[in-house]
Amino acid sequence: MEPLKKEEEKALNFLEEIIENDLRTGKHTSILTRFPPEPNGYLHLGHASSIWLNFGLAQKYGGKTNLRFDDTNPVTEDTEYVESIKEDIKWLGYSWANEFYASDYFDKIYEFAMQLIRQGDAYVDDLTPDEIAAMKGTPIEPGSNSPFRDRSVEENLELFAQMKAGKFEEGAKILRAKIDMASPNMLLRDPILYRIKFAHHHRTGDAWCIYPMYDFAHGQSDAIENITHSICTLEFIPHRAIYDWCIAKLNIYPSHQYEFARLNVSYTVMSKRKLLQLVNENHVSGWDDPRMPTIAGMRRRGYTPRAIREFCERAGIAKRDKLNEISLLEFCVREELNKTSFRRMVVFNPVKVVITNFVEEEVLLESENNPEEEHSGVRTIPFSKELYIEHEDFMENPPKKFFRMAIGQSVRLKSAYIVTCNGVIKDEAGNILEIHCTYIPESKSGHDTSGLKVQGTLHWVSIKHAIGVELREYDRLFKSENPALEEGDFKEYINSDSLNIIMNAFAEPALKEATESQRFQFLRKGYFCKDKDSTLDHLVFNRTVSLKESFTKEVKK
RNA sequence: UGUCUGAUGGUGUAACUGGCAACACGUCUGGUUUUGGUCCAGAAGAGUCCAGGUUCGAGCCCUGGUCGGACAACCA
Repeated sequence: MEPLKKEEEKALNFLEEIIENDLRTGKHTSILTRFPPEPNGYLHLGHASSIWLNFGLAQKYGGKTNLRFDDTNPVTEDTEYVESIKEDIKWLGYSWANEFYASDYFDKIYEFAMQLIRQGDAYVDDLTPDEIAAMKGTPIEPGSNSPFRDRSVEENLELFAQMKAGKFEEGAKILRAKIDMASPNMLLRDPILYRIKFAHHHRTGDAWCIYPMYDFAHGQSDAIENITHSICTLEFIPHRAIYDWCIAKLNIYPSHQYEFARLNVSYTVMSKRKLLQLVNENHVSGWDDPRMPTIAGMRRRGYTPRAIREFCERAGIAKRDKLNEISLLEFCVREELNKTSFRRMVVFNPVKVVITNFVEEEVLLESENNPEEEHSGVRTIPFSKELYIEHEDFMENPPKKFFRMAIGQSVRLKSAYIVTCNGVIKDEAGNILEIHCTYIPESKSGHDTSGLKVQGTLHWVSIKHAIGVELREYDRLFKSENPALEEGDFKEYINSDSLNIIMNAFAEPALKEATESQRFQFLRKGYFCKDKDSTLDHLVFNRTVSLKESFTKEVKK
């Protein structure tokens, strides 16, 4: 019997098709991609998508990927960001073939500029920024030529050298490509190639006072490295014309630019500028605030590299603007954490239960670390006369399908016994002080000879053994599905309830040994990880994501 | 009013390049369950932006529209 289909019959995305075609036709014998972040902010989920694409494509086709910092604007860039970016890429599970910087090529790019001048393809312009803007025309009206457009090659060479030598003030002169002021593509209306900036560069220091623009650095950098497939986002489509123009005029390695739609996720924002605002204006605690869609934030929140990669994979690649649902991301992280995380019991909002017929001091029970993983072992949980259960797990007047604790009803305490609720004790105000239950000794977990069947199973902790922990529950950062598209300031749509802190929850003692790299499922609650704010006697846990909850939906009906 | 670009269930991707629109998430049923989780089984949900055309046959090709996005930073 032949298999009907190859196991790996997954459809190719458009970039994979291009690459396979290039490989098949011999246009390329191997591929080289690059990931080109500007070191002016922290990486976010959108970058993760680009990283997954660039590194993943190279991996799939036996190629390599360079990490290249696009550091052509010294005023916004900083070494702090270089380090965080490298850390994030490594954490996501990728390694680069070479670590390069656009600033490594400043000498070469300067040479390229002189070559264009010599060819009559570039000129020094004295116009002010306002004048240049005014003469640029509009998308539907052609621009007009600068009066300095026809300077001689010699004069341009001399002026450009003086620009480099620091003879002119910022803004006094720029180098422009001589293309076409009437081009329907506004980017081709004599784009600026070099500008004067007396700024300290994080790598080249004060060696330069002129810096190339993106359009005069990116394609050249790609060409210098022999990048075969230069993948960027949709907004660079009109730039491809300059990219190709430079490569043709300079007669350098013909790298090719391909564009894909950036990743957007519902209920958050994905631009460095906006994220920077959230940080600077203290709407969040920092770049690594667990509510942030930054890699650092997601890492702190408990997301795993694998889950993020899986999300990128499932979100896919296309050329149309899109908004992915956050629920897909949540699915990906639950899928992994369900299989890998240890189970622990934590009572978030306690109510006291007294087992009236329990006479022993304590009993040590065993419970599996992870029912999804056979060899994950067990841990010990102490059981005693006085316990905490979740307040919401008890109701005096329960609705019909309430499979939890209620007077006269029996439930299983997870990994322990079946108990029957007999009554409650309240204070004058009507608050519940204690819930009284009796347990059935024969119903001990794993050795149940009682023959009883109960519908519900509750998590619990023994009061005298429990440890107090702080819990931080996160919700979506924005109330709007797509804050960037809303009217007015995106910050008007911030969800003021995105952080819920529970200062004193009660955890089973095994959680004392938790490490920051571990992930836990707090039974019936969600996935959590230990936060770096934890101290020896004060443990803090972040909720990565809740468990799927169908009962609350039921109640709302 | 220009150039570029895109349009397939609620969302995101497919459709062997012209052959009954598929997969995943989400939603809803039912079953199993010592987590109302997981797992298992199933269902609903688009006739592919519109109008013509070519064809035995069009989501794929042609023509004309409509709608969305990008472009007028000495940012990337």
